[in-house]
Amino acid sequence: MERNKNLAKNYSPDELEQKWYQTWLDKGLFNAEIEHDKKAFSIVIPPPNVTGSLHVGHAFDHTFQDIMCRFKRMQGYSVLWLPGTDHAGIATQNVVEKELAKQGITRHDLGREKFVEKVWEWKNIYGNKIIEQMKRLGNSCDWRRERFTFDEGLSRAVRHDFVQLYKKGLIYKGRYIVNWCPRCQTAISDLEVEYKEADGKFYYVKYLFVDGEINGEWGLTVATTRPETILGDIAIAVHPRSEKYKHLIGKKVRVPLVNREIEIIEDNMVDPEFGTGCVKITPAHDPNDFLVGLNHNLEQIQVIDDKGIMNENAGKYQGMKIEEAREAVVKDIEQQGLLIKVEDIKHSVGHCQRCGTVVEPYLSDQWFVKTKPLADRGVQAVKDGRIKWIPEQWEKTYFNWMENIRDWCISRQLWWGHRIPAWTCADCGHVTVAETDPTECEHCHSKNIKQDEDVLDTWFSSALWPFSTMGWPDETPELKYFYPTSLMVTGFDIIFFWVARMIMMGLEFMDDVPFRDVYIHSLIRDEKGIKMSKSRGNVIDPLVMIDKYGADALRMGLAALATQGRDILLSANKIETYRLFMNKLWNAARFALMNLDDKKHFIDKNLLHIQDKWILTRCQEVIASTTNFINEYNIGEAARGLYDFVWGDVCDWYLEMSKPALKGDEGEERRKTAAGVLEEVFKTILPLLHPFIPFVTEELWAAFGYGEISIMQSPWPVENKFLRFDDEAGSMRILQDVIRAVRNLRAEARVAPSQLLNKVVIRVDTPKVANMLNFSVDQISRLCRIKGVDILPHAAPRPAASLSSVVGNIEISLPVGDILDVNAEIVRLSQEILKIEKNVAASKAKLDKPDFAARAPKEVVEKERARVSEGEAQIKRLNENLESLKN
RNA sequence: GGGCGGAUAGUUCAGCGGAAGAACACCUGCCUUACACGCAGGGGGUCACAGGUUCGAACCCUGUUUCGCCCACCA
Repeated sequence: MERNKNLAKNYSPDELEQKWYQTWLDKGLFNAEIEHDKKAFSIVIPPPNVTGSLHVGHAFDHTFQDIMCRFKRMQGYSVLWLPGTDHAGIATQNVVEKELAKQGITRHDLGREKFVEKVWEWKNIYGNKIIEQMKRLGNSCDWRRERFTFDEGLSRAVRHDFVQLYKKGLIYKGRYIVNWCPRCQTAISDLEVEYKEADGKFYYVKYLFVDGEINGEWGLTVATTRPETILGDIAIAVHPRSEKYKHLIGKKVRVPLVNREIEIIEDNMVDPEFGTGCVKITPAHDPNDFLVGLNHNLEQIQVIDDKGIMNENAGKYQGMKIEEAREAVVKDIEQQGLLIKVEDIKHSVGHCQRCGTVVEPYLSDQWFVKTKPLADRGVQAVKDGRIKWIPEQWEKTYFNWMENIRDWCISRQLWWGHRIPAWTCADCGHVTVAETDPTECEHCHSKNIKQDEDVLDTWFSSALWPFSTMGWPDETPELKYFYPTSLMVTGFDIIFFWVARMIMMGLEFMDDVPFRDVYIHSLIRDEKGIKMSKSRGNVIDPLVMIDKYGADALRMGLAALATQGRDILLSANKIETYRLFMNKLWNAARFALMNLDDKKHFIDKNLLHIQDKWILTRCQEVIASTTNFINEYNIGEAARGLYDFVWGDVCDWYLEMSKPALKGDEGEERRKTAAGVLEEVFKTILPLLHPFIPFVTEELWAAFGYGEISIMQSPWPVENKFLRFDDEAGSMRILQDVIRAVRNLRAEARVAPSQLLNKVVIRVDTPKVANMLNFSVDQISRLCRIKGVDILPHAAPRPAASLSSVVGNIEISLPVGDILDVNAEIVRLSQEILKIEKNVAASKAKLDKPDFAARAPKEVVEKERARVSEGEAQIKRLNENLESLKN
């Protein structure tokens, strides 16, 4: 066995991370194989958009998944982590268009085919960049199976899916009001609209009655925020039971400016309390009005075109932008004396998620998915427990959306994406929808057919990701073995966009859920809690972090910060903490290696000292808790627990206490056994840490001489009850308390740390503890810098002129002669006495309450009693201390 | 208008029924042969407010205040 005893003094991640990743790849350790004697564990990665590079939110997401994958792999599962990227239709098209704009070119200059080629070029550059970033992070993905939502296989899946849904009547085409982005020149789905509060104006406009005065009124007043759409008004609606307007139903009014005569109709959609209680109906430019229009069979007059410009139906306003037209219309109405008043209001205005432009309700031919039947099954699957949400609270959000779901507009007037597989016949008008490109109309066999120009919403292909990536629609062995996937890890921002739709499509096409568990993590924000974005310049680039601190430090930091529920506020500072941890671990290992022989060490149980038994016990406890935490997806607790264990227990206590034995001060046999324990400790913590910090653990694993098999392939530690010594572990805690108390006494009494104290007297009342402390006298003197320690029975007299401190039933006394600043100590003691008196009084009051003794559990009452007696003893002792000092 | 989450040390956050924790920051000392990327010790909190349940509440319930997020057709 070769131990590497020449580790560098300081840990540096650079070369070792590169080296090990390449080794893992070369050995094919990430490859997922179908092994029927093993249980399968699978995750499909949420495919990042190929718009740019990964941000730290991805790093977090991926770290989580990688921890789960490495954990399960070590536990003996056959693990598939399937990587890939998303073509991200509108987003990618926009970034490429922006690039072109820098050269003064639009996509129209290039034409569809050339433009799509350009986007592919972009994809090849950035897609690869993203994959490289994932590798730097240490993602243990099976790269042989990398997929792209727009690759050949997935495109076939999309077509198959579309055709099946169409045949089932779940996809339809129709002329509806959709959200239209005048800048992107495409329809977008409801989810892609972001509403923001904005200042607006409420214009009260009078529509005159055609037949003159009615009940003393010459017209009725309608309130609108969008006066330019008056030009497309086709009716006025009032509530059917409105007292105020009932008598007007059926009467006619004249639309201002255009003088069209329109009817006053009744509709339940009108809220009689809002505005003036009546609504102008513009079916072509408002989604509500559109529905009212359908119910009443009204004409749809479009006055605004797809670029947000007034069209030929707008008369003299033709050619104006919406805002210009609004101003002009208001001015003209005012001139005609029909503008009653203008009010300032706040209302929410929809903006395009991708470019921020105000979206217009726009009437056009679009394709839709009828989502209701799909959503019903999706709801059921969660109610049945076939899918578990973690944290559970998201279930509610999911139900709420699914139960109120509206049809999904899936067509986009873009060039980058899956073209809709529908061909319209110029002769008979029939639409042929087919998986393979048809050559003729399936109805009249005319060759005069033309494919729909539109492409599909990018989420349409993402929805199939869990199975399309495994070869669907073919029945592949992968699907059989790895589907449903075990876990989906993603942020709450795409629950509707993606998670819900995967569930719907998975149930529809695979007749099974796409994943068993869905873990929704918090979003990473900057240190001020603001969402990171390029435009704000507050993004933390994972690559920069990795360059600076190493991938392991970044991963450990992200893992440790992971808590359910809250946003994660990240700063470089926080990652630095974990960079220090890497160095600590590194040096602890370096120390261990300096003390290990070049052969496996065995533990002689008869030679174990208290600290050895304690650390071995702690190892078993940490194995259990870490395993449980990861199983519950609580990687934050798992990471923090390991951090504390390694730094606090192993380094601060165990390594310090094992030094004499390792030096050989306690004899050769003791040395060997202490080395054995040390080896056992590292054999435990390195694998436990591996999912979190794969690189450094692999490097150290090799340095310890275990490199024949990768730490990735080493089994996940399991509790060994033969290495548990609960009794001694308890004693060790007492010993720690004693040592801390002595150190504390020294420091409080201003004894210089360099000063070697002559003697400390420890009085104990149980022989067992006395025995234990006697055994550890050398440790105590070494760790507290004292020449000698006397362990005496409690009955022995307290040394004269000494300060003392108490831990449980142990009293520790320090000769007063060594104290430097007597006055300071007197003040401190007086304050402490007051504090303890207060606590004792509180405990006594508690005990005096009759209910407490009667109802509280025995051990709680006992504890309270002990507090009182201990407190009283302490006060007595401190008073003695005071006296000692004053003399 | 509905729904969700947060309010704990100077800061960022754990804890979620039995006497308040960590990391940074701060103060006192230490280069003690793994680590100064470190060690030892310390100060610092009416756990937002008000009620209630309980022998006992940071934790459970009810309000209030406040910050943030999501959903919804406020014409």
